[in-house]
Parts: sequence; structure tokens; C-alpha cells
Amino acid sequence: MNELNIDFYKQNSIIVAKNLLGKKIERIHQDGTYNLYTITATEAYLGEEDKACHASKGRTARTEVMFQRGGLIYVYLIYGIHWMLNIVTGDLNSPQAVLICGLDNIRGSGRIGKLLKIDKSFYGEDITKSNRIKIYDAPIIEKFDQLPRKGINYAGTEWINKLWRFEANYSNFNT
DNA sequence: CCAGTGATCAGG
DNA sequence: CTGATCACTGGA
Repeated sequence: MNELNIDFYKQNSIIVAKNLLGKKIERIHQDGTYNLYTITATEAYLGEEDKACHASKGRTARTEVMFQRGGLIYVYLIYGIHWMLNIVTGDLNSPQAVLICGLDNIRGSGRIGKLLKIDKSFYGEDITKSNRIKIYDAPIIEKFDQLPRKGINYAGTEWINKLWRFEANYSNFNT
């Protein structure tokens, strides 16, 4: 299996979010054990205009990594409980990210963080170079649902109405 | 329906 | 320093 490269992540977040469906994510633990999952749901966050995107608040310590080039990992703790796993996309100074919302038949970004044992230490890590989390190429998924993003009611109707959540059908996989 | 739980950020 | 807010989940 080939790992996805920087050029893949440098595309805009909507393209990356769609094309990540069906790709394989591997988590290698310190004891040498590992797990492999299929990405089945993603959400795209696109630029400073997008009121649902954290980068719309400007460049801060937390959002800094989104202003870097694609391929870096953006993680943060939400509601004091859940670690969200995102991959930065786009080019330098074009803040974008894709949130991983589903793996195999497990749905929910909070559950994904727990499943993969994500924490602050992943912030800014280059996923194309990491030795503990990797994403491998796999055939494009043609059929998927487009839905509004979840949990962003504060962003205003224009941004709530964007269908930037992408869900593959479970039946595409042997889960 | 709503509590849990803590980092983060703007404002004094 | 304070206090509000938050890409969520699980249990009444």
C-alpha cells in the first residue's frame, strides 16, 4: 500500500474530504501493535471566510497549523472531553482542514479520537512522515452522501447549509 | 432533554 | 486573572 503524499493534501479541503472516503488509516501503537481502518465519513472546513472553520477567528496558537501547508495534523480538545482529528489541506496561508468523522462503521468525530488514542502530542505532526499514524491510498469511492456539517449552528445559515459532510455507504465495505 | 469537562481566547 | 464558548457523546 502506498501512503498518500503532500500533493494529495495540498488540494482544497472539499476535494480532499471526498477523496479520503475509502482510504485506509493506520494507527501504530508504542507496543508495536497496530490497527487499520477505512475512512467512511469526513467534513471539510474551508478558509477564513467559512464561519464554521476555526481559522475564521484568525491566526491563533490553536489555528496556526491550519495556515501551514496541507499534510499536517490539526488536533484539539472539544467540550473538555473529545479529541478531534483533522488533516490540514491546501497550500501555505490558505487555512483549511478535513475532520475525520467516521471509520468503518463507527460514526462520530469524538469517537474517532478515542478509538485512535489521539491527544495534543499529534498537533502539527506531518502525517506523510509520522511513524504512528499513516493514511494509505485506496480506490476512490464514487457513491457517497453529502450532508450539512454537524455541531456548527453558531456559524450562520450560509455556512450551515453547505453540504460539506461526506459519508460513504457502509455497504461499500466489509465491516 | 442536558451534564460533563478543560483548553482556548478575548477582555479587564 | 476571569468567564464564555465549544467541528461531542451518552445517559436520563
